[in-house]
Amino acid sequence: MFLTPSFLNSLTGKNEPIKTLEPGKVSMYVCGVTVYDDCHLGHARSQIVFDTVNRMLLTLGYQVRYVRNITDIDDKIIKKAHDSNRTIGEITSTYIDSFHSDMNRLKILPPSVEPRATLYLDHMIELIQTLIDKGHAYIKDGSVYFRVRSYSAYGELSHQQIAELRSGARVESDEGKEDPLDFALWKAVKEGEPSYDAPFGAGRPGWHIECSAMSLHELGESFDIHGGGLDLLFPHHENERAQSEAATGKTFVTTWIHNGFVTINDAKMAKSLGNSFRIASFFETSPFKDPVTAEWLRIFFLSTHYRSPVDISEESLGHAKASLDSLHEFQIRLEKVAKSRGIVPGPLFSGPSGRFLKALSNDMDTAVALRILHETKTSLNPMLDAGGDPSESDLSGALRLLLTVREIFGILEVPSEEWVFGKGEKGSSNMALSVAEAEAMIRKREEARAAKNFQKADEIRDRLRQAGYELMDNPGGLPRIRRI
RNA sequence: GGCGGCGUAGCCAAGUGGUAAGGCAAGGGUCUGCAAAACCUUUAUACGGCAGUUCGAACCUGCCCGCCGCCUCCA
Repeated sequence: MFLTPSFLNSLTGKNEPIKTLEPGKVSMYVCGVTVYDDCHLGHARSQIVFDTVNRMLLTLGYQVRYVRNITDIDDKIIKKAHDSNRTIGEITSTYIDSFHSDMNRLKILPPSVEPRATLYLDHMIELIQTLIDKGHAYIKDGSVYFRVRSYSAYGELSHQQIAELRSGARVESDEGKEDPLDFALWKAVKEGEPSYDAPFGAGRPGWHIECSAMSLHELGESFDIHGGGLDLLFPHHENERAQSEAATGKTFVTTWIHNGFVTINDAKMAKSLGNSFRIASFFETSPFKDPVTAEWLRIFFLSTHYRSPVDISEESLGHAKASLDSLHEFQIRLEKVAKSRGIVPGPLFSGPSGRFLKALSNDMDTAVALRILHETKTSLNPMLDAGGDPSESDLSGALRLLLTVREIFGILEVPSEEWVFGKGEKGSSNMALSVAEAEAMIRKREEARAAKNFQKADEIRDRLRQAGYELMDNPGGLPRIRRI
């Protein structure tokens, strides 16, 4: 590989080239979901961001071991089961299916492994026992708590001072912890709740410990990258790091990466605010006249740097769509010319593809990467017009760029002819006219045009436009129809 | 109160000390019977404000203003 990517490491606050434990290999753990509800657009962004990291590393030539967990034991799951009179198993299997369906819709590449918390209870118990043995945890009324002050680096990751956290911490007198900051590794069994046997008493795992158990087991005591949403930085990742390093005595993770939030019309998206969009419903009942697609959502999220907040609005999504449409139009033009001249894609690491990868290697600067795509489009489009004469290296460079973009961004994969002219991923539901009907009308319009009856021709075109089809006159034959 | 982030054209958004990318929208033009698409062209003496460092700052430092997030479950 010719490029070493760098990332803004939350731990150090600096943009650093990744230092992998093994040359050419990357081990990465990303927090997946707790399966108590359908995923919303915040999950979509996070998964698209880390899918893009994964895809970039693969394209750069790294061998990636990508672990994305599923947390299937948790207070919220128990509550949901109780409230809806279903078993925990029913709840978790429902939402695991829903999660997978969403990931497929978003064209997220599957991780190398997808561990489920309930299958790692032995590892959690073992880890907790180690922490007790080493004096980093204590038992209180059947629960086990992590002793935060026994781990001197606590607060380092989220850049919090223990003293400040302590003053801000809510006093939870009823829990009887030594320190308000101490957090539960194991919660003592309660009536009507699931529990598991452990040497320190029956109960169930606290939040955080499952991720340590799964990551340490799947990736080893130290690994390269740990990612997730910014909201996980504290306390989840801080606690995860503390308990892992306290147990192993080794550096847990080298590079921590966190993505920013999704807001809707400038308000934080939260279930409590009633403004969270489920991924599934966003796809199914699009707020637009066009169905939402994976490519559309991906380019939308990738238009903003992964750490910046991104606001979803009809306008911002519309911009992304227009940008993607123009890229598909370019792809049609480029591939036509390249095919007729027998041009093949150029090398990965030079030309626009090389510049694209270089931009991504700098803390995943997807906005600059997208600029390179558009600049390539803008510089080549004039030459792709009839009479133009683009050079072979321009064409092969652009072809390679498109391949690289498809691989890493997961856009421009739907054949552009289908994208632009109304089939494929865009679907043809809720259209007033079928494609066949529209084509019949186009032929009538052509007859009218041939007879110089432009009034009638324009009338037909207006009717088609109202039905959602736009005509693009084609010098060589029948006009083509484009979904608008 | 503590910690962190952000503030760049009508909107979105890059920029990590060397003289403001890109997208969307808008105006003008080429092409077209007219459109659409494509192409050409126009649109920030300017980067929240005030100081400072520097030959030089949107980028560094300080202060101020405004917005947001985290500190409690959360991608």
